[in-house]
Amino acid sequence: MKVSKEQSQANRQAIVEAAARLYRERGLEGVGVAEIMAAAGFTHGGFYGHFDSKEALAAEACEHALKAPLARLRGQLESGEGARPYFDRYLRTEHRDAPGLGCAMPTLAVDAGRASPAVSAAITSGIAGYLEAFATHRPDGTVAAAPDEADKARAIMSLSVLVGGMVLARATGSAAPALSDEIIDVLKKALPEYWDAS
Amino acid sequence: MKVSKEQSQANRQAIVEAAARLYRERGLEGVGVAEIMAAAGFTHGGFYGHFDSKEALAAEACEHALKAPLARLRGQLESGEGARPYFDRYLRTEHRDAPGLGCAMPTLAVDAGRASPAVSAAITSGIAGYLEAFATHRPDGTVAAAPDEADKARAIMSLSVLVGGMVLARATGSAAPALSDEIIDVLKKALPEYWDAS
DNA sequence: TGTACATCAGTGAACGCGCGTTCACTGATGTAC
DNA sequence: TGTACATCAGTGAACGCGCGTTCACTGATGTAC
Repeated sequence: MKVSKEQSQANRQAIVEAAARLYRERGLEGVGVAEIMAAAGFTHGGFYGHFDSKEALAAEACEHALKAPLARLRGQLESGEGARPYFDRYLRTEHRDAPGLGCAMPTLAVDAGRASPAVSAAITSGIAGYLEAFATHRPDGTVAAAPDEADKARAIMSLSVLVGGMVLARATGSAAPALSDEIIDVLKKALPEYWDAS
Repeated sequence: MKVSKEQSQANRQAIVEAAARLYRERGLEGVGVAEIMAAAGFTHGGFYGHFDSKEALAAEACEHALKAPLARLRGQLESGEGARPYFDRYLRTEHRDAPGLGCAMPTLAVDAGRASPAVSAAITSGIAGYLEAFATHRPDGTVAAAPDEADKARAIMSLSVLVGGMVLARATGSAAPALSDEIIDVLKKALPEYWDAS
């Protein structure tokens, strides 16, 4: 059952994308190779034709899960829309309820400290990218090539709120849905206010 | 090798405490029953004399890991010291580097959404407790029996910053230690400023 | 262009291994007399 | 109070099971002539 080279590359990409989704839903340790392959439409045996190990896929999947959303944020900031539309899209119950399609940081950042150096580096690079994007684009719309202390503080505070808020909203989602909704709603108002005031 | 009833109760407590430490270090899925028992000084076979299942211990360990620190925060707030000493103690590199002895939320909150209802309930209850403690004790030292919108927003923002900041600092700790230190240092200044201003 | 053959992407059974859990056993504790 | 016995906390071997990984095999692809 050989397939064409282009098809094989597309299959490989499908595996990475399935892994990126499942890892965001259940964490790096909560998903097995067989399940990832099945989600991509294959049997588990072919896995090692594409990747050296589960760790190698994990690193690539983390990179994939962080890269595209970061590029979107950058594009949005550079087009002058500012950070507020990003905050609004982030702090939604739909985002909370679909971790597989959303930001990788609230699920994968906790795994980063315990994972392989390659995984850790991929996630760290994503975090650094987000901080840099927020720090260089001020609330007034100007671009700070060299962010000052206040720019950095604003960026770190805001990213912490996004990630921490999503972690808390997801943690309370099943046992206290009203509290979870409140966390999302309150931050949706309070974070932009902080962003503009700082 | 029977032991006295008091000793058995103490042994049980030692297992809960070892589990609470290991779970905070490596997450609920990263630690096995045998390792917890060994850390408490026992062999794995005796585990089921104390607990119905691994899940049952996990719920108790999560409760244990969240209860004592929350009680300390409450005591501190009620004695009139305010939240700032708590922020200062939280936002330290020592706390980042010793997750087993620190706050459970940055490690266990992510697991809460995927764990059993009992675990989820324990963690949710801890989060609700922290939010309530912060919301009822205003920056000016007064106590708000019925927190208003601003009180709730301040509490949710601040807990999100603590949890999110610690998650980001730990995630970047090994691959970008300078960035990790910067996250801690910046938040140590910026969070109290936000707290007092809001 | 057509044919014969080598390549190799994907299959599915099989492998060690570690996990959560069970269980017969041990021997100190606690109790009945 | 002292003794004989029942209890039961902890031990360590054993159990299924699922995991990451390997491998012989299949058959469509791609290539040599």
